[in-house]
Amino acid sequence: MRTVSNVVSGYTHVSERMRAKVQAAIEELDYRPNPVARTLRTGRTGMLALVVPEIDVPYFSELARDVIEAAAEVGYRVMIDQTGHDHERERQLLTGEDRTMLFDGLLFSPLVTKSELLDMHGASRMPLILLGEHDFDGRYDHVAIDNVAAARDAVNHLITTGRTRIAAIGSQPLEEYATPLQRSAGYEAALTDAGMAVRPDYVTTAAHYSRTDGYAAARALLELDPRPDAIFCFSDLLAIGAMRAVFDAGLSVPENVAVIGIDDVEEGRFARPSLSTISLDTPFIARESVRRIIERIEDPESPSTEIVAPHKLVVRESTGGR
Amino acid sequence: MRTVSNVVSGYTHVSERMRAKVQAAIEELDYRPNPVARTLRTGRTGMLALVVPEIDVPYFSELARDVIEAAAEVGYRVMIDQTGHDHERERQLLTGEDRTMLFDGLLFSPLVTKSELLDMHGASRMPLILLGEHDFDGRYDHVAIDNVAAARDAVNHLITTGRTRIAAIGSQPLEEYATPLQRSAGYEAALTDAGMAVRPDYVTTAAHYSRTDGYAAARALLELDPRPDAIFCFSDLLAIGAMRAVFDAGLSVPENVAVIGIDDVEEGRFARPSLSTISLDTPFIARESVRRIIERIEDPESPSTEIVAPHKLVVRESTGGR
DNA sequence: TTGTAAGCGTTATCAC
DNA sequence: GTGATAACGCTTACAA
Repeated sequence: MRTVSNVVSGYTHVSERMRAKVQAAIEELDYRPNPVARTLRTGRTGMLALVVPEIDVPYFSELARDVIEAAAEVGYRVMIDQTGHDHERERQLLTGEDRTMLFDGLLFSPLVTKSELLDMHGASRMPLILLGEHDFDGRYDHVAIDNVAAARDAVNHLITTGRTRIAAIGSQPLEEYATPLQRSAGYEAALTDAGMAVRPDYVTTAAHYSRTDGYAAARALLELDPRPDAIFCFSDLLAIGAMRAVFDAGLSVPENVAVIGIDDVEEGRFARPSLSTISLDTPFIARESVRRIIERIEDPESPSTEIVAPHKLVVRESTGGR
Repeated sequence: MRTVSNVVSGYTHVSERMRAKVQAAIEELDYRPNPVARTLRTGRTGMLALVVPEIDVPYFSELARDVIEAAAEVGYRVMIDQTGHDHERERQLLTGEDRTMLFDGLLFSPLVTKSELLDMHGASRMPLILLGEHDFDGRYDHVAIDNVAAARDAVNHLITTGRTRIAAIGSQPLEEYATPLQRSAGYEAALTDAGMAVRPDYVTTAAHYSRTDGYAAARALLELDPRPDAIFCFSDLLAIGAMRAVFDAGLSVPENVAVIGIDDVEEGRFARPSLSTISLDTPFIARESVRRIIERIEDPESPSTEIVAPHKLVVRESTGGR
């Protein structure tokens, strides 16, 4: 009945008497609208999906917090999926092959993205925003970070504070992913600009941007001769692991080795020593990506845009900034 | 058409010729089944909701990771919502009042639960599992932790290692929540059993179980006379903050003050010093709660059960276990 | 202002 | 084995 729907939706002109009558019936029958039926009819689920590699990586959980908040403000809820490092899972999501895609749009934040993966999205009409990458080819909306500049800023800081043997942790074993490539490029550019040589043995790989990988990579770096006097890590988590490795090797941060990361997760602020880092504006990323995906949901034909989130150097104890 | 549905679902007896024909048509038209329509018909969304106070608290993000994994193994996806400290949001979820409840069951992991809140669930038929609480009254399924025993084990460890002035951080300003009450009880029981007095000024509150709250509470504790020689924190995050406060006060962990937490998040393993803690078996909690909610979805009338997840003491550097 | 009926895209029932 | 047809529970033209 038309009127019932109106009452439920709190909509237009309904007589007081009728409204009361309907309300009574609702109470009486303990009626609850079925959201699925409503969705089928309206075509909107009111849900967004946020896809990250690992939700327990602080950068992603902090991003998720901000995305959930930003989405709530405009009446959306967020479904979170983690792909692990499973490309098959990413593929299913991108192609829309999954049988439970009950959401209106997809915020895709791959730690690692092969561009082939994106080609798969083609057929699917699901609105898609890419987060964190900076490889804008005009096909998809991006909310990006200037990874090259971020890495360069980090390394420049190390150079400015007098470090001369600067190593890096985080290049990817497989050379096909955008973020690590860009951060590597920024690292090399900073060294080159300062007239310093890029030593291949100073550049180590890390498959998972985890504390454990940072620890292992740093241990290896500390064996080198000459020993690095600074380590630029592609993520804060790597840096946390690297700092622990320095201590376990009987050395000190920042006296013997300076350490800097990227992300600015809260953990780094409480670490000992506190971690210098490149702060990425996650609230900005969250807010803009939610705003953008809703625009796209409402107008699927709107042209792709790229939004670059700001970043800034945060100097703390781990680079000697006491 | 019956046959098409069969083909799509990979179901029963369909002739090869027909199957091929349908497949061709699917390709041709780039047909994609609509998950919402399917859901309306079958009554199953294939989604679970995990509700936590704050997804960026490592304990919850690690739990979320495990829940997503456990759910994926049985063909479910997970929607995550964070309630912040917003009781209104919790109420909407519990009463089923929200307009976007596109999931089959609810895993509710409140940091703080008022029992009144649960009464609200009554009318809703949504399958519900409570996580982390241990206040089993037979109305709802629980996957719980023995909070009293966990707290007691932590404090006993401090006593065993010779600490005599043991403070606590984490009791709740409002005295209505189960977890902090139980942990407080365990703390007091351990002291009393050891013939030690419970000093009210050694018991400090923390509203949010965050690093910041731990830091602030510890700073206050360190001003006391006599100064505590150990701090039992109701969560690892509080402990991380507390350790930092000890250092900033010019003191040392564990020499001057031992610190122990509860949760066993990865951050504690890499902290300096590494954090002693009570390890909660999150994979167990995740697995059992997913198993249980699916049971309940399939048989709404099945009687409520309580599952208690194991915990164990993990001794690391922060309590002098070098 | 209120009632009727169509239709969203599936799956399930039931003849053939 | 295969093809109509109803039904899931809602929203929304359209008619009254």
